[in-house]
Amino acid sequence: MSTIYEVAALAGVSPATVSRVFNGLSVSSEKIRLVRDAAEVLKFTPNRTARRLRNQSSELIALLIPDIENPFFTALARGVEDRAQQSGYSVVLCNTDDDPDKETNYLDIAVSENMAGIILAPASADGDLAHVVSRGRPMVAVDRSTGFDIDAVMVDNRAAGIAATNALFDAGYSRVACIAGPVGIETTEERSLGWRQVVTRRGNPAGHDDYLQHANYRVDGGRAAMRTLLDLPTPPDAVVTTNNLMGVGALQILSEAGITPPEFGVAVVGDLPFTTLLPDAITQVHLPARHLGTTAASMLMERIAGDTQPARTIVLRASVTQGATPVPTAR
Amino acid sequence: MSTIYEVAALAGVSPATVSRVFNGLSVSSEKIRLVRDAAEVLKFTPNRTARRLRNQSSELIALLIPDIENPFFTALARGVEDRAQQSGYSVVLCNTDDDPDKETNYLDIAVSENMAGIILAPASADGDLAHVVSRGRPMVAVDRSTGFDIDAVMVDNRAAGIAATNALFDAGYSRVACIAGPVGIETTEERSLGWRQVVTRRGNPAGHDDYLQHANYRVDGGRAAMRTLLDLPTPPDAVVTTNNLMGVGALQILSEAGITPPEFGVAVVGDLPFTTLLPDAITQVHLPARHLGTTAASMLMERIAGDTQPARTIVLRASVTQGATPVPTAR
DNA sequence: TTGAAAGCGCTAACAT
DNA sequence: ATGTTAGCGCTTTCAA
Repeated sequence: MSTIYEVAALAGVSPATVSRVFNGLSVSSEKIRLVRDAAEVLKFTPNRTARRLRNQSSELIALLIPDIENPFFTALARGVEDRAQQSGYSVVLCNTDDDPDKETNYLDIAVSENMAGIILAPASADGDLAHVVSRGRPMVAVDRSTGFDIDAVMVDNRAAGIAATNALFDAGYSRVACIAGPVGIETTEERSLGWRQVVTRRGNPAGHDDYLQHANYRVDGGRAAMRTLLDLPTPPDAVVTTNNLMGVGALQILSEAGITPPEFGVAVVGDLPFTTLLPDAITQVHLPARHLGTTAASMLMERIAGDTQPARTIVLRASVTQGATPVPTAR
Repeated sequence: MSTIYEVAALAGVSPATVSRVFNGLSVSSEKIRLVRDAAEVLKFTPNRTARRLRNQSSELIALLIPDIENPFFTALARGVEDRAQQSGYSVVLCNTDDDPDKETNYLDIAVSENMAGIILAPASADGDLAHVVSRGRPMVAVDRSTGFDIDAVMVDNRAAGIAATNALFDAGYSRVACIAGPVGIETTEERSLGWRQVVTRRGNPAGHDDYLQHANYRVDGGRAAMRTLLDLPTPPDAVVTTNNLMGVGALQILSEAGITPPEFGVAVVGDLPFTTLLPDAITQVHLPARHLGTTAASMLMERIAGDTQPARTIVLRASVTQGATPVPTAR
């Protein structure tokens, strides 16, 4: 672990010159060679920690996501990475596990590590961002919004919920349930609000509040909720799930019960990951996960570059709705 | 962005005392209160960069994985995280994208950022680890081995390939192909070697070198390879894929061709992620992804704690083979 | 163009 | 128990 001093000594120049060489400042080509050779011999790599302490910033951006095992977030991460690398920034990923404490911990780290910026997919609405914001670190929220006045990029969740639900009614289903995520999570609330809006207008039978199920955001949550729905006195004949993983869970339960769409209607907000056998009756409302990432990264890059315009929110449409949803046959 | 000096001034103590308070060293409760209050007022958080420059180390460990979109690696990451958090370490994830250059870049970062340790799922066999190793940073390899004398934790890939192939023959298939990953990647080589070993013994028809297909490690690779296999003059009646994602691709192509296992035998080394409709005829050789992660993290923690025993390699068995593979019916 | 020197914020001797 | 101070490795004025 050699330092610029050792390189300087070996090259017969001053530490400042070594620093200049490594930062591309003007140095006589004579000494450049000397320094490079010496650095080569000593296997010198500049110590980023020291550089950072000096510069108060690094070429690292932190990306905090709530669930690293959810393909939606990994796709988003890829987007962030692609964009960041273009600008010479490296991305470190932190998994907050939907836990506000872990989130706060990683935010602290990102700030006190002097990272160049932060992209945050917030675990909860009430994370402690004041801290970060007050320090003036560039930050952009993605997927879910925060109570703070910062840049954000999101999808039109309401519209996504509406599209999913409409697709089901259009296909001829009449008792459309909804498997939503945990209460209080914005994305889920909005999507299920979309569902409710359509259902109110197009008419589920009255008195079926139990058609709205809350579950955890993962596969097992979807499974539990779907089981509950099937056990209802008057089960629904179709379901909207407000994210991809719960969609997987719901489909698993249906499959285990010997029910295959379009016998039962299924629409999922999000993309079903790694599908092998997929009834083409399933509706998917594709979310632009990767695009969310690139957009957020672009915004962050602008801020890092010094852009000081007021905070913006960009809303991406969950535009692409796919899924040949034929009129149910076997009912 | 306040410093210990400001806190010290406000609290009427010395910077050293502030430092001591924040590091839990003995300080009179009187001054502890003073310092805490001052820190509160100033919203002081210790600057990790400075601390690190001073300590030459941090409580951060870097995990480098080749494909963040592959559930195998995200499961592994979860394992690492769980174990690391237990010891008070935070994990930052870096996606090398199977690109040696990116890998080297992130390794450089990890080292020059003075991270406490590194867990590396190597992109290629010939990454430039000399650098890291020579600096004496604790490092453990996971999933694939390196040419270097460092700790490693892996699965018994040969055995996994053998188990998958045997399962297919046992079920009554007789022309068993193999979709392997890129040439030169250890895990894939080993697994396909396992396949070859069984096939040689239990007897594919002679002259079918084309039953071994190399593909990229992802879904589209599996798709392409499966298509090629089906187009062969004498197509196989079963296939082993050497990872999870290629398995997904193969199943997609079969499904699109209207072929459903067990009409055609499929065994995948790895776990099919997020399956919705899964013919129970499929054999899966489950890889202990998460366990790989926890084990690697444990080893790393030991090294960080100062353990200096010679490098160890731990081999985990891909023990659990699942999959009721009935004798094919419709042939 | 080059060097000397200060200082980024913190911790750990050392001294009191 | 507490304060003083040197220094981690780097960059960047300021002079020369």
